[in-house]
Amino acid sequence: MLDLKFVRGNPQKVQEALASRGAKLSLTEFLRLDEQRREKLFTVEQMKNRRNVVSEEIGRLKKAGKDEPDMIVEMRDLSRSIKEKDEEIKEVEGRLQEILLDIPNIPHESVPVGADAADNQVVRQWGKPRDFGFAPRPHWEIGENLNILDFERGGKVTGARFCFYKGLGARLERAIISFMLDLHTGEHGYTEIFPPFMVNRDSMIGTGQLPKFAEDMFKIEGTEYYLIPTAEVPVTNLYRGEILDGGKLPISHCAYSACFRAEAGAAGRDTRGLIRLHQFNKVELVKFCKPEDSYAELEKLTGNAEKVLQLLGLPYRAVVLCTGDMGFSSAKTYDLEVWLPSYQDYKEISSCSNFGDFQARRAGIRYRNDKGKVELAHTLNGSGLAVGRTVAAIMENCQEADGTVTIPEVLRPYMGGLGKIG
RNA sequence: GGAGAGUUGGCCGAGUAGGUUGAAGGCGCUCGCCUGCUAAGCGAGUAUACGGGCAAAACCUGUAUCGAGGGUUCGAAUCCCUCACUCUCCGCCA
Repeated sequence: MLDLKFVRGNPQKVQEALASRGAKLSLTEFLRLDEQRREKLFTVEQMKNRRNVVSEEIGRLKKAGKDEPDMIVEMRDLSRSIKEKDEEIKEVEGRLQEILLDIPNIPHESVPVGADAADNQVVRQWGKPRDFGFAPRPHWEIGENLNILDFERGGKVTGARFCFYKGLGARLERAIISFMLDLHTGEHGYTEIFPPFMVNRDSMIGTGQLPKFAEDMFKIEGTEYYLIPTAEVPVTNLYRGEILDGGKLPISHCAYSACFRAEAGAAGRDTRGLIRLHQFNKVELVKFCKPEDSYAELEKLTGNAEKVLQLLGLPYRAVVLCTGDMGFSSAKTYDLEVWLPSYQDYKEISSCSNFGDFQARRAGIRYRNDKGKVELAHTLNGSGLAVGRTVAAIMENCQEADGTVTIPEVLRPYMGGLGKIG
């Protein structure tokens, strides 16, 4: 959510910034409502002031044994008018809020302007796609051949875009989760969180999934709970409505969770394998920091995610998303894309974003600065990494001609010392 | 799921015959004083949001907030209703 006062003072700037990310939006309605709100608020507050003053007077008189029926009658009318006015204000505020909640974040000035993914810029490249010397197989074939992935039964037991991991496949998934959590807690200074996998509506609004993207979410029937699309939601909302101690910032959390996505707009895309499932595992990195630190923290957080890929020996590149390709809440995003031989391309495996104060304003995440003043914190998060895609990348990049998969060194302690699958 | 008790400021905790209670008192914290140091002591201050004044900060001022929402009333932390959460006992359960 943008700052109402900022939008009021800089409508032109806001409009231009949002146009750069392809969001068409007129602020005239918004500005009109804002004007109305303040006007009505001013009136009703004066009325309330009078009511308070007179009511106090009535109390005083009553104590002195005097009745003031005229005053009470006057106040009865006044209270009725206040009630009407309050309702008008509530309506205007509701509409204002609706508009405000639907406006995406303003991109940071360092973000390249562009229309879509084609305008994203590669900022770093690490490792080289391997020269196999044989025809590499896609991971879904390797997985089925080794009997460690079972998509068919996933479809039977649940439905499309669900999968069973079996045997060493399941073990590998678990090993990766443990490896990543150990790395981030042990080397990168994150505190581990194990969050609820369902959250309430306010939390979904807090991080920006609702109200705009309801169709992407799984809602639990008969409750007000949603399955989390990422641990970002529960972990960022940990401090919703709180004022944090500025001395404790930055706060860094990492969290494993299952993630649930309806993938409403993704029909026909990535239909095979582990790349796009309704349920997948992810280790998420989340930070809360002071505004002046957030862009430096974004670089660090992205580096922490990259470290995972480097230790696994997976070729990747880091891309800065252009204005037109960024997510709704983000001010700046780096995607990490891992090399996938089956795609003959780099595929997103992590997305690291600085949200500025956008989520913090929605969620009321603030801190007290050195001067004792309360300010909005900045929030960040990134995948560190998506686990299913990591499994896919390992299976494809580390496959051998005989159909086996070599396990990266760093994972072997988590695999009971095993060096390969197959 | 059944029965009961609760939800007040950073924390603890008063406040139930409705009327200067945004809220006593204590703790904590900040600043000042005092003590050779430490401990203790003394004084002052210590919520947030949104309006208005203002170019703006400081500041002044108004409104709202005692779990959330609604109701009764001239006036509600105090009365009524709905919901959420917490605790205790029972049931069930990993």
